[in-house]
Formats: sequence, C-alpha cells, structure tokens
Amino acid sequence: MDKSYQPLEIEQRIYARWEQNGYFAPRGEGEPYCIMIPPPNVTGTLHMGHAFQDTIMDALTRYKRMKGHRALWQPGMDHAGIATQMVVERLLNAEGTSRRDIGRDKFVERVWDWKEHSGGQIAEQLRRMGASVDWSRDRFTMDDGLSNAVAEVFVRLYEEGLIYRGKRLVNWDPVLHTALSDLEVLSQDEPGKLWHFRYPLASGDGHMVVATTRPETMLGDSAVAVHPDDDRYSHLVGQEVILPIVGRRIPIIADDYVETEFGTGCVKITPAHDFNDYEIGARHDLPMYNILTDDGSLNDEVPEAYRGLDRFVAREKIVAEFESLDLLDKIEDYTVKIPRGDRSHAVVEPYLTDQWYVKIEPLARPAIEAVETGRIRFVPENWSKTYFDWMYNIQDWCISRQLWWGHRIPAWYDDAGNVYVGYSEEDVREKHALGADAELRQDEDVLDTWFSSALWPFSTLGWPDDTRALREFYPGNVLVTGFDIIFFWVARMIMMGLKFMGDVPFHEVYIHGLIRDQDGQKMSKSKGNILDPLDLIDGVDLDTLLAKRTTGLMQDHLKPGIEKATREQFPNGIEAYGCDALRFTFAALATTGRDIRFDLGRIEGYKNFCNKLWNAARYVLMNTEDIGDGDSELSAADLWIRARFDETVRSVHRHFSNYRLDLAAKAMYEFTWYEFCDWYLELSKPVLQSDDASDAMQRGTRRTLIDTLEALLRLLHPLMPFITEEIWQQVAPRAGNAGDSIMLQPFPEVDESLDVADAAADIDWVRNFILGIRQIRGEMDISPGKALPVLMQGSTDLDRERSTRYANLLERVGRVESVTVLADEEEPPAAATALLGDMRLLVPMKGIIDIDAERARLEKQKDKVTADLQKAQGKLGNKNFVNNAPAEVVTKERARAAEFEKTIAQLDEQLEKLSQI
RNA sequence: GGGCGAUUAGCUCAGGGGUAGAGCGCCACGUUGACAUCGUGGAGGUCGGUGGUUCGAAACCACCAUCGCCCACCA
Repeated sequence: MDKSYQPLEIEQRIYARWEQNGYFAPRGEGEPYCIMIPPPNVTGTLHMGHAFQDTIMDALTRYKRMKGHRALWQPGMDHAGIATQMVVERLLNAEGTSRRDIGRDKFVERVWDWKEHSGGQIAEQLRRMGASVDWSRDRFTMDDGLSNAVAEVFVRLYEEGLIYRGKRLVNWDPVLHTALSDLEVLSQDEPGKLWHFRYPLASGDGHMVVATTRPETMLGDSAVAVHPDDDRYSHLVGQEVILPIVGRRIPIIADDYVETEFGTGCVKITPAHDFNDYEIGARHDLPMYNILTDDGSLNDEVPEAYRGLDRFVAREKIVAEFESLDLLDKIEDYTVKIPRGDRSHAVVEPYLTDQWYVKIEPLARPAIEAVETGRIRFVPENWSKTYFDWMYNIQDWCISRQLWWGHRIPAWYDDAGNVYVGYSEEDVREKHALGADAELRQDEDVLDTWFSSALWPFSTLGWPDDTRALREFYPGNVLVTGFDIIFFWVARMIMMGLKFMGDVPFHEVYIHGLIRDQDGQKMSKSKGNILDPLDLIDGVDLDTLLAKRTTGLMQDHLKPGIEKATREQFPNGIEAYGCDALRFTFAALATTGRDIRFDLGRIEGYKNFCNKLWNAARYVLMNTEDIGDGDSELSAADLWIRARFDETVRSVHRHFSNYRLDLAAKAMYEFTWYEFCDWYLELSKPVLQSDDASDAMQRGTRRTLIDTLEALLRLLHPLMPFITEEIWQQVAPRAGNAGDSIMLQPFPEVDESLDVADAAADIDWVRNFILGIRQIRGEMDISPGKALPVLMQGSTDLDRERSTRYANLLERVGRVESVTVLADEEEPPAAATALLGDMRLLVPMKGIIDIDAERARLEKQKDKVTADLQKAQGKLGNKNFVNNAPAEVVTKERARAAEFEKTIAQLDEQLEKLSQI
C-alpha cells in the first residue's frame, strides 16, 4: 500500500467494477427498501445541494442494503419544461436562429439532442459521487413509459371531473408567453410609486381620488369601489365616474374588500388584470376589459394612442396624460410587491386565458389526513406545519403551459370547438364515434413539469402496468429532499399517490438543509460562489475555477468582484480531497433541518481522516501477514476494543434510524481515531513487538486487529464507500471473509454475548495511568522520548497487580521506565504528581523537573478542584436540594464532593512536600 | 400581517433539567518501526437579554433583541 491515501486513482476503478457487476440492483429476499431520487433537471449539472442530497440517499441505501434489504435507489431525470426550453432557445439564439424560425418539431428534436448530451453529464457526476443507484432502471420523465402514465392520469382525472378547462385569470409570463402556477411566481419587494388619480364624478360634482401602483391598468377599469360602511362615500355609491382618457362611465360600488384606512379609501377595479378585482368584478357582475396582449403590450381595447405600447411605456404616458389633464393628485414613493416568473424573472401579469386546471380540494383532503394520522412523517417534524398551512389553503392547480417542451395535453378539438380527452387521437375518435372526416386538432399546450414529477414514485416502477417492481417498491420508505419543493413536489406526490395507488408514496420525508457558502450566502451563479462537487473531489487550479465562475454570467459587471473574491479565497485553487472526504463532510454537516455553511476546513479534516484510516490499515496489514492458526488468547485491550466497537455500532444504528448522519459520522470518527488508532493500535504494539507475549497472545491481538478493522470498514462503508472497499479487498481474506465486495457484506451487528467489564476497567486504568504521566511530561516540557521512573503511593492490591500485569503497556505506550511501589509511610523524593483514583503517581524530579513549575501546576489543579468542590458543597448545604432532588443525584453529588476533598488533600500533601525541598 | 428557525470557544457547529463539548484555528514540545495529512500537552466560553417554573435552567415557559427563511389580495 502507498504511504498515504490517493483517492483519485482508485475511485473510478472501483465504481466501474461495482457497476459492471450489477451490484446496485436490488438483490436477495430481504424486505424491500426503496428511495426515489428527486430527479435532477436534465439540463443542469449537479451542484453542491445535489451532492449533499445524493450522499444522504446513498448512505441510507448502502446501509439498508448491507442490512439485508432488497434495496432500490431509483435513478432518473426530469425534463424540466421551462428551464430546458430556455436553455435550448438560448443555444438557438447564439446560432442566430430561434424556436419560431425552426418550428415546433425541429425544436423538440433539438431539445432531445441536448438532453442526450446534458443528461449524460449528470449521470457521470452521480457515478463520481459513488451513487449506488440501479442504472438498469434509469428513467426520464419524457420517456414512453412515464409519458403513458401521464396520459393515463390526465384522462382518468378528466373523466372524474377533477381536471377541467376554464377561462380565468392566470399568472402570465409575457416573456415566455406562458401561464404559470402560483408557485412559480415569486413576489419581491421593489421600490415603486403610488400614483393618486382623480376620477371625475359623472354628476359633475367633483371627483374621487384612487391610488394605484399600476397606472396603465386604469384603461381596463370597470368600477370604483369603496367600503360599504365608509361614511365619506356612502352617498356616492350607485353613482358613476367618468374614466379619464377612456371616457367610459363606470359605477361606484361598495365592497367589503376595500380598506378604509388605506389611501383615500377608494379603489379602482380592473377585473381583467388583478386577482382581487377579478373577484370583486364577479361579485358585482362587472364587465371585464382585457387590455393586454400575450407579450404584455396594450391591445386594441384601449384608445388608439396607447395601442401596441409596452405596458411600462404606457404607464409613463398615462401618468403624463393625467398630469396634463390636471387629474394627477400626487405621487408617493412606495414599496411594491412585484410578482416575477421564477425562471424568466419577467414581471408577471394577471391575464385572462383558457387553461387546464386540476380541481385540487378532493385530492388534498386525503393527503392532509395521511400526514395528520402519521402515515407520513416529516423529519424534522416541524415541516409538517409548513405542509399543512399550504394544503389547507390550496388553490386549483393550473397545469397547462404554452411551451413546446413537455407532455402534450391529451385533448383534441373539433371544428365546433368541442373538446375530447383520450390517450390518442385514435382513442378519441373511437370513444366518441368521430368519423374520419371529422377534423381534429390536438391542444397545443403541454403540462406543467410538476405534473409528471408528481407521478414519479409509481410511474418509474411501471405504473399503470401492475409490475413486480411496483408491488415490491411502492410505497417507498423515505423521500429525501429540500424544503423548497415541499409544495411543488412532495405534496403533489402524496396527492397523486393516494389517488392512483391508494397508498402514500413514502412513509417518511427527510427534509435537509440548504448548502451555503462559507459566509452563509446561498450559492448561485450570479454571486459567483458556486462550488462544483467534482472540483472538491478532483481538485481544480485557480484559472479553471475563475473561468467556471465568470463565464456565462448574465451580468458582466459582476465579473471583477467575483474574480477578486475567488482569488482571495482560493489563491491556489482547490486541492483534491477525494469523494469519500466530501461525502463524510456532507454527512457530518447533515444536522437536523438547518442550513449548512460549507467550510473547506471540514473537508480538509476529513481528508486527513481518510489518510488516518489508510495508515491504520497499513499497520494492521503489516502485522497480520501471518497470523497462524493455533489457539489465540485475547488480552484486556483486545476485549476492550471489541466492546468499544460494539458500542459504536449500537449508536450508529440508532443514528441511522433517526436520520442523524452527523451523529453517525461523529461516532465513527471518534471510534476510529480516538479509540482504535490512538489507543488500541498503540496497545497492540507492545504485544506484537515484544518477546514476552506468548504466541497465543499475539495471535489474539492479530486477530483482533484484523477483525476489528474489517468490521470497522463495513461500518464506515455507507459514508465512505471507496476507501473502505479498497482496503477491505486486502483485509477481508485475512479476516476469513471471502466476499466479492464490501458493499454486499452485512452491516456490523452488536455482539451481545461479550462480557468485558473487567477488561474495560483494566484498560481504563492503564489509559488513566498513561494520561497522568503524559500530562506531567507535557506540562513539564519533558521530551516525549525520555522514559520516566514512576512511584506509586497509596496503591491498592489491585493497583499493584495491574501495574505488574500491564507493565509492558505502561513502559511502551506510556514511556515509563519503571514502576516502583512506595509504602504509605515512606517518604517520597521530590516529584511531580498525577492522581489515579486514590493513588498518587510520582515522577521523581531529580534533575528533570522545575520545582516552581510543578508547584504552579499543582496549584492550578487545586484551584480547579476547589471551585468544583465549593459548587458541590453549596448544593449539599442547600436543604431544598437534599430534600427534593432524586436520591441518586444527591448520592452522586456527595460522592463527587468526597472525591474532590480527597484530591485536594493529596494535592496539599504534595505541595507541602515541595515546599520542604 | 401570520408562521418557522437560529443565537453555545476566534471560526464552523453538536449537545441538552444536576461535571460546558467536537472539528478547525491558536500556543508549547516532539521525527517513537501505520500516519508530520502525524503524536503529546495546553490556553480559550457569565451557552443573545430579561423575567418565570424548579431544590437546581445554558437546556423548559413567557417576553424582548438581532439575524435568516417561508406564506399572505391593502389598491
């Protein structure tokens, strides 16, 4: 083995072997376990969030697979309608052409080409992350099977009356020319204005003042509303105003919606361009004036001077005209919530169009119940509240999009405008007995991407066919995802799963945090702070990193700032940490629910951890080349490490079942480094490197070394698949294990039969002995290489017995030259002291130790213990404590106080001795 | 306007009614035959504030402050 761990060389080789051997497919007869990957957007590349999420899912899958489950981690990708269409349109634009130039069929072909290219990249990245997904089951939301499922669901919902078509106000994106669902619209505060306009009363007796943030919509006004109880205006209700510029007479109406406190208490009503006004218009039967075109310009409904103007240009002109008419009351600065499309960032307009909707309430009810009754559990629990809040107020879902890339809506129209829904044109003709001469035209629109994603938990398993996979793996066990798509995706999967499978799609929803940069900023291209997970694995030089962060920026002026920040943070680029270090870092950071600052210090530390493990394995292999097959005898250290390992296994099981990968990682790390490496390997050296130990004893230690390492590798495997496999291939045969791959081995289980109480107590004694001596050595600046004589004063029989039995360990590991028993009454020489139970360990100071330094050291210890003692005595002196606290707490406190007193007495005695010198 | 979360060592974060923890960083010593990507020792915190519950609060409760996120139709 190399002297240090070199991840890059081994990772890809190992993954290829796993994949070629089909190890990722479900196997065995165990209970099925299934996780569905949240399908990444096919146009994207994996970012840190994916890598984090994939690490969690892979760790869970590997863990369950090793526990004997038929484990399936279902892979696949999402066609991501709008996002993908935008990417390909941009490509076309760069070529000097456009989607409209080449036409729908050619365009869709281009998107498929792009999908092949881009999707392959993501699959490659997943492989580099070590993802043990079953590639043989790979799915794409637009492939034939999933498209069938989409059509099936659409037709069934339509036939049940749960999908309908209607003309309503929708969120319209004037740049993308499509409707959006409420979720795809993000409202943000932006500085704006509040314009106050005077609308003259038709009676000629003055005017009303209305305020608006969107002046151009006045062209579509059909009323002015006031609150019914507003005395200022009640005499005007029923009268009319003359709409300026347009000249239309519109009524003054009364409606509860109006807030008397806000502005003047008069609201202009534009039913065709505002969601609230739409409702009011419906209540009062007002006419609707649609004044916009698809791209957000004014249409022919408005006075000629305004036709064809973009709405924002028209806005300026309207204000100017009001001013010239002396009808502009005032302009106030005002912060406005601006709704923007989440993809295009264009200002979205409420716009009257025909769209398809899912009637959601009947689907939502059982979905709410599934969480209320605990059939689905959110982890952490508080996310269920977010879920409920949305589900209780859920609105019908607009599912049609005016795009070209996506599942075409399975609806056909005849010349008379009748609509027929079916699986295909033939199906429709047959079902409705339409003759061949009847002209049918399919709906031009496609479905919201999330419509197909909602079916993912069963469409990927073959639904609507009754497949074996579907029977085995539905419902899945856990969904691992971010909080940002609880509404978009999680809720909709639950609704569709219950509707079409009659069961929940998964029993647990593990919501993880968001990966942020080291300053807590969200990672994004425009901030220039993105990290590519592969760059952390493979390393990257500064120039490449700079290029990655600055090319393709939407806003060129950000470039210098990004360059500067990147140069400062990564003056030498990023070193290669390897996949296992990255995965372990993600796991260690995966605390409940909170966002994660990705700190390079952590991954650096876990890379070192890999190296530590590597070298521990080197040591073990070096010492187990020839174990021999005679009897073996286990030493106290051997028993102790086996017991410590069991304890670690126990806690790792617990942490996996609670989705606390951070705690699992911590338990693994601490055992490996602080117990196995720091102590056990050191304690094994005296046995293996001394002639005193019997062959049986040596065999016992060699077996323990190899057995513990082999089991430890299995324990670590779900988090660090590559390094554990690489080492295991060499270790397993010596441990008597003939398996092909560590990933197919059983996960370690606790050996309940082990009774090691005595051995554990002995080893604790040895460790404390050595720690005491090390402390003296460290604080007295005695060279680690110098062996020290030690005197034991106040020792018990057991102390003396142990000092003999473990003399070898004390000498070799503790660098103790000799251990001498000193009778209680015997006068010790000047010495430095360490306390071990009731016994004092003395290191004679002759020529070694600075007396003043030793006195200071003891005083410091005494201060600390005295403070502890005072605290304990304070408690014990409090009657309330003694009377009310549980007896065992009081007893414990008494014992503590007694211990402190004894320690202080010993320290005093030692200080006294020093002063006599 | 409603809801959720955070506030613990210089930094990043665990923990949790009875003894305040880890990693990184820092200081000192050190090449001992797995590992200097290392070893050994050490310094460093009134656990955001105020009040309450309790024998006991950093932890539970209330309020407040600061920061963050989500939802919502005051034009």
